[in-house]
Amino acid sequence: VKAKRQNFFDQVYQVVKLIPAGRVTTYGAIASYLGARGSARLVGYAMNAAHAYPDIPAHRVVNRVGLLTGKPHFNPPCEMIDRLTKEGVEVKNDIVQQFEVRFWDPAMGLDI
DNA sequence: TGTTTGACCGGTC
DNA sequence: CGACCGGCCAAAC
Repeated sequence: VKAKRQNFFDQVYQVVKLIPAGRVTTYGAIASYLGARGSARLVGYAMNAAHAYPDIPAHRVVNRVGLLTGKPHFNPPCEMIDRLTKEGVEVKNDIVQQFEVRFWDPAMGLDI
């Protein structure tokens, strides 16, 4: 808790790792879950650095509208869509379809 | 040490 | 409904 700032990136990574396959969450939701509401940008910033960690499913993190804002940051940009599609998440025009259904709130845990 | 920048969000118009 | 504006906080320069 005290070293929250130091571990902020790790905190984000931990949450992202918890995202179930076939589900997506938002930067804001993660930030809010970490008690840093309004600091969604930091989550995105953390994700940018997350490239060094292969175990982090960054493709399951999108913005609030379900838009794949992080797409250009992927190795081949299509990698993000590819992975999501393989997990059963329908993506069209860089936007997650049925986003409300696919959305997974960290605070909600492993709900259906 | 101060400034700039970002894989964003919420409220307003 | 879509477009716009201000704010948020850490890292990089």
